[in-house]
Amino acid sequence: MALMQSADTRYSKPVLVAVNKPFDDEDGLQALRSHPLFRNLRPRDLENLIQQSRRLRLGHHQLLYRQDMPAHHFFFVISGRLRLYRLDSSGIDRTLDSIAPGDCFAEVMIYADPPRYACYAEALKSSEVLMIPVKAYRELLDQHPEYAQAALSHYAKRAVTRFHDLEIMTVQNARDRLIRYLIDLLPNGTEQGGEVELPLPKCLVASRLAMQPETFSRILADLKSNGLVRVNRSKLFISDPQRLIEISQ
Amino acid sequence: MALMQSADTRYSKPVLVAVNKPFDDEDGLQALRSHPLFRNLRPRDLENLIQQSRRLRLGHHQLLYRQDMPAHHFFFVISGRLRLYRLDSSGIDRTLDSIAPGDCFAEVMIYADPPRYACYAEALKSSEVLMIPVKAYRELLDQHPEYAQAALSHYAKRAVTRFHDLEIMTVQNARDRLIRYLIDLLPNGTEQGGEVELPLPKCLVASRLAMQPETFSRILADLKSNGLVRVNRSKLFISDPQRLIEISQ
DNA sequence: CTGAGTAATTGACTTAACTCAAAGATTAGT
DNA sequence: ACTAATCTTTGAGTTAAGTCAATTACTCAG
Repeated sequence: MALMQSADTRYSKPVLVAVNKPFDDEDGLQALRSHPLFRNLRPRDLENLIQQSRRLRLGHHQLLYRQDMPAHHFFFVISGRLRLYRLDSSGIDRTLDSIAPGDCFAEVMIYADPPRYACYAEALKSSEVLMIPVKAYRELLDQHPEYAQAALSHYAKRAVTRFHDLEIMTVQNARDRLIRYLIDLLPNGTEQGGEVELPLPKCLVASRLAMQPETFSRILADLKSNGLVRVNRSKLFISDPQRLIEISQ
Repeated sequence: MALMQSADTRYSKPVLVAVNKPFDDEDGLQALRSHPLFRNLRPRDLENLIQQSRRLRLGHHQLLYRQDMPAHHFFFVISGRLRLYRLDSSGIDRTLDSIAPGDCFAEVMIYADPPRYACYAEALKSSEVLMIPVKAYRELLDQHPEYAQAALSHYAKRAVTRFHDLEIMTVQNARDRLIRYLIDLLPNGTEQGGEVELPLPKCLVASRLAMQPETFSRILADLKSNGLVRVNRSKLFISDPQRLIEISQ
């Protein structure tokens, strides 16, 4: 399994010391300004925080941090896409989350004690992230306690999401897990249909849902043959979510 | 399946309107005072918060709140034990967490938007909880922003735990999921052995781990016959966690 | 202490999902 | 555009886990 070696063999560059280019442009920082963790900051404070941060470019499959590494930074995705995963003792790679541009990750490290990354993070394609010192954000919160509310409600939202993810995983059969996962990806809720883009390659969605890639492929083929989804590469079109839900019983 | 009817048939009492007795004794509030969310509060503030709270007694299997109900309170467990679960469209009951005395739950509702419970909560045996108005705690944080740090680090811890729970569920086979679950219950880490008490009846641990009770029972019997665990009711003795971990590959 | 009701175990059987293998399709990098 | 690598699909055979059913063991209220 190719994934097994990913963390240790495939990446020669030292982790977290990727080249940073001077911080002269504003691309991608518009999204930062509207992120819940940052949008309430006074411009001065935000600028100061950005000054203390570094922009990192990550290549395809490049590792950003390792599980259990001391965590001095959290991250904001400017472009590309990343994935969070863990490796167990037998080297099996288990995908836990994928992160899109405009999202933060490892932000929980701001208040984690001890601050150690709970998983590996790697770029799924060439990506840019803003690497924000945990200390800097924390000092900002200490100086301006009124900023805490944004952080609290962000953390609350994160906790609810994780809880929901956990719920999907207590679904006992692979087909229903996949259906639940797809329904959750639907942008406009379960009433209308819509197009869904898988945030990960299919083999990693399979890993995320605790099934084999072959099983994933077969289930999708089956849903397709029943007219429940229309598949185009990593884009799925779901015309009737309600019917999908009924199927998953 | 008896569980299927639990939320709708078995409980006749209206939810969240259980009798509250006058708040004259201090039993169980010692634990409250040392909980991360409360231990930093000035005595006056804590007293005030408690004044606005109610103590609820819950009977065996009594429902405390329902999934999707507007959430005006969060809870601290004084005695007994509760369980959080969800019901899906087909009525299947899926256990997501169990809560012991000294723990808080639904505290994420303080900053959730909209504040709606993400699951059902019921007492597993007769229990007492403190029902704290979300509004009261929130006002406290607004008045004393310095309290926010405790809340943030509590939320961070919660998020890490949920992430870890999710990780267990991405383990693909039932045996390894159970082993991982047991290891995590071990109080003294994975080096030394120890006794573990299942926080839920076995059939609910099975539900939490996305397997059938029969499967749970068979796996445990197998571990037992291999001398890996010693079972006594809901207490398990694990002499050599290291060996258990090796087995789970 | 006792009995009703629930929970746990065990057996026999069935099915869903995994494994291995090989062929196609897609993607990334030159 | 081309090639190499990786991902995806499909098939065939095997195994893990689910289902159904029956028995035994607990638990708790009276």
